[in-house]
Order: sequence, then C-alpha cells, then structure tokens
Amino acid sequence: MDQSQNTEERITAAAKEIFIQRGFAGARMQDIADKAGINKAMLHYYFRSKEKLFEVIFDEAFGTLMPRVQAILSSDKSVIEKFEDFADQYIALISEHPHVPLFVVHELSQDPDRFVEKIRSKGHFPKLSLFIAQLQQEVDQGRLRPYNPVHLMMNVLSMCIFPFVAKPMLKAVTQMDETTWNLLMQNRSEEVKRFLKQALIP
Amino acid sequence: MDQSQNTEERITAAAKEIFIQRGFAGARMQDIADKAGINKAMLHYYFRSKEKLFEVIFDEAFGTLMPRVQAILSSDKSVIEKFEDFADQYIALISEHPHVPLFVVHELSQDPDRFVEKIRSKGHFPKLSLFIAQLQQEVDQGRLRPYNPVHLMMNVLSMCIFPFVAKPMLKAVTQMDETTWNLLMQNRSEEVKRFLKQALIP
DNA sequence: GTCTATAATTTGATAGAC
DNA sequence: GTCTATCAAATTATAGAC
Repeated sequence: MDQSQNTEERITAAAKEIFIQRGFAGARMQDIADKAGINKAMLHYYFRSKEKLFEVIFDEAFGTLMPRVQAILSSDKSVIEKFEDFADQYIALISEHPHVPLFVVHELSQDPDRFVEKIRSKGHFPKLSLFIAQLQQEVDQGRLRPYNPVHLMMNVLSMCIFPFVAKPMLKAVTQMDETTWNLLMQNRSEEVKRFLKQALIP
Repeated sequence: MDQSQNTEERITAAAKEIFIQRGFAGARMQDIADKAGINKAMLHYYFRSKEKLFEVIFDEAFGTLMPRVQAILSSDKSVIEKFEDFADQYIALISEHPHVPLFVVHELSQDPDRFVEKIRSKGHFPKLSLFIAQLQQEVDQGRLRPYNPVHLMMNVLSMCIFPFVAKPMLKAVTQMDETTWNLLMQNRSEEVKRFLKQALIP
C-alpha cells in the first residue's frame, strides 16, 4: 500500500478493497492490516472495531452515488435526457469501481432496516416524487410511451447496474476474457441509450 | 423446521435458508442446526464439513436455473418469443425464491474460476452460439432492430433478474412496503415484455 | 503512534456415551 | 443416528513496552 499516505488513509484504502471484495463477514482484519502495511493493533487504535471500520467504508461507497443521482433527477431536462445522463455518468463511475454495486446490494440485504435509517439520517433519500410526476406528465403529453413509472425506472437501473453486479457470472457464461469484457463495457452506455430511446419514444 | 422430513432433508432445507440469506462466510453452522431442530454434530455426521454442505446448496440453487434457460433457448421459436418465455418463466420461478439470484451472484464473485470449472463439469454451460446466430439472422431479415447481441441479452437478463437482486435497496429507496412490492412484481413480467417488444420490433 | 504478545471470543469439527 | 461435552483453530480485541 502507498507509503505516501498517512496511516488512517492507508487503513481506509485497504479496508475498502478488502470489504468490497469479501463483504463484511468474509473480510479479515489481518488482511486489511497486511494490505495497509501495518499491524492489527493499529486498526483498533484508529477505528475501535471491525464494525466501525466497515461503517466508514459502506457509507462512502453508498454515499458517493446518491448525490449524483439526485443531481441528475432534479435538473430541468426531459425524462429521456435524464435517463441518458444517468446511463452515461453511472456506467462511467462504476467502470472505475466495478465491485461497489454488488457490495452495496449484498450488505444491504443483510440488514435493510438499519440501512434505511442510515440513508435517511444522511439525507441521501432520493426525492423521486417530482421525477415520477414529470414522467407521468410527459406520458400524458404523448412524448413518452405509457409505462408504469416504477417499472420504467427499474428497467433503467437494471440495465446500468446489473452487468457489473453479475460480471463474474456473465463473463463465465459467455466465456469472455477480461479484454473482451472491457471493450464491451466501453460501449455499454451507448447501447443502453439506443435501446431506451427505441422503447420510450412513440 | 418440519418434523415430517427425515434428518438429511431437514438439514438441507435449513442450510438453504441460512446460506442463501447470509452467504457462505456469514452463515453459522449453529444457526443451521437450530433451524433444522438438531445439533451441530449431526451436520458433520451427514455432510462432513461446512464447505461440503455449502456445495450441495449452491449446486442446487444454480443447477435449477440453467436447464430451464437451455430449454428456452434451444426451442424453435422466434427471438422475441424466446425472450418472452424467459421473462415469464424466470420471473415466476424467482418470485418463489427471491434470494437465490443475489446468493449465486455473490458467492460466484468470490471464486469465479472454481465456479466455471463446476458448471462445465455439470454440463450446465448454456450453448449461446446458436441463439446468437439466430439473433443475427433475424436482424438481417429486418425482423429485429439491430443491436449488439451480447448487450441485448444483457438487457433482458438485467430487467428480469436485477429487481430481485436489489429488492432491499429498491424497496428502501421507493419506500414501498412488502404488499406493494409483491403487487408490483406480479406485473413485472408483462411490463418487461411490453418494453422489450417496443425496443425490438422495427 | 506503533509495535509485540496475549487475552477473549467465536466457530468449525470431533470424541465418546447412549 | 443422535446427543453432550470438548477440542482446536481462527479471529477480534486489548495490554503494555517503546
């Protein structure tokens, strides 16, 4: 691990890698210490417990996504433009951190209630009601084909996020190597946007 | 746990629940024993180790899906009909076992290589080349809009699987209760099919 | 702040009686 | 086959020297 950072940063950087790859239950404090180039005692000196350390990582992994989503949803663009922005920005961001979505989704499913409390307290709750109203309005104006708004949002989220969540499965099933996969993901955003427009524009 | 089953069945039923909910690393043999209504020693008497027991559960969870997928893909229907069959059957199946996809995807990502070896040895590898050829042919005939075949398959898989993988996150973000969620999922298949047809038919 | 050594706890696995 | 009691290993957490 990079010696140029201070100890606390080295720990969080190492913990991020280990937790995101192994999950909370599968992560080992020893592995985090090794990767950070220090010993276990330091982890507790800085973060007191495994759980506290995990919380810092989880909050950051989730917290970087929601503000961007909120910014996109609350702009003054059309629904289709917002979906396109989301696909572009989300896929670009996740391409840099491909393991984050699976991490978030998996840990979240272990204790959904605690999570709801957390995002509420951090103010990360996306305000979807305005966006759904906009969606309904554009349908009424005939600018979009009529779909159930929630299903439609699920479709967009699914196509942007799922390939990264299921990367190991998809790579295995299609027998792709890493290079082929990366090339494919470079086009992902454009393909999703094309597909979306065909489905959405009357 | 149901006393009418024999011990081995009680164990596998209990292990399935615990492993699928907690993952391999998060599952505790004690919890499995408790849920099965027996003691830990019995688990080892029947399955020798945690890893062996896990393998039985994982193989079953994954192995029930692939034959169905293969059957759908190798029928003599059109691409769109195959996609519709997939959406219908897959969503119906998963609605009964909503935690399976996340379980498979998460455990898979821990050790992709071992998994590839496994599905290969079990003969579960889907033969996608024929389906991709059919897809290309229908595009050439002008019966489908031209999309990259792999991206197109990803889109269908994403829309069918992701909502179940991300159920806790989606429920939290949309502030849905369980009843609302179940109602929504009852319509999922129809919505996906409608969306797909609009995107696919020229 | 950082380390070594060690305590305390959890957890998978086994021995042996019935 | 099933149980209780126990072991052995792994893992989180802390004590105390420097």
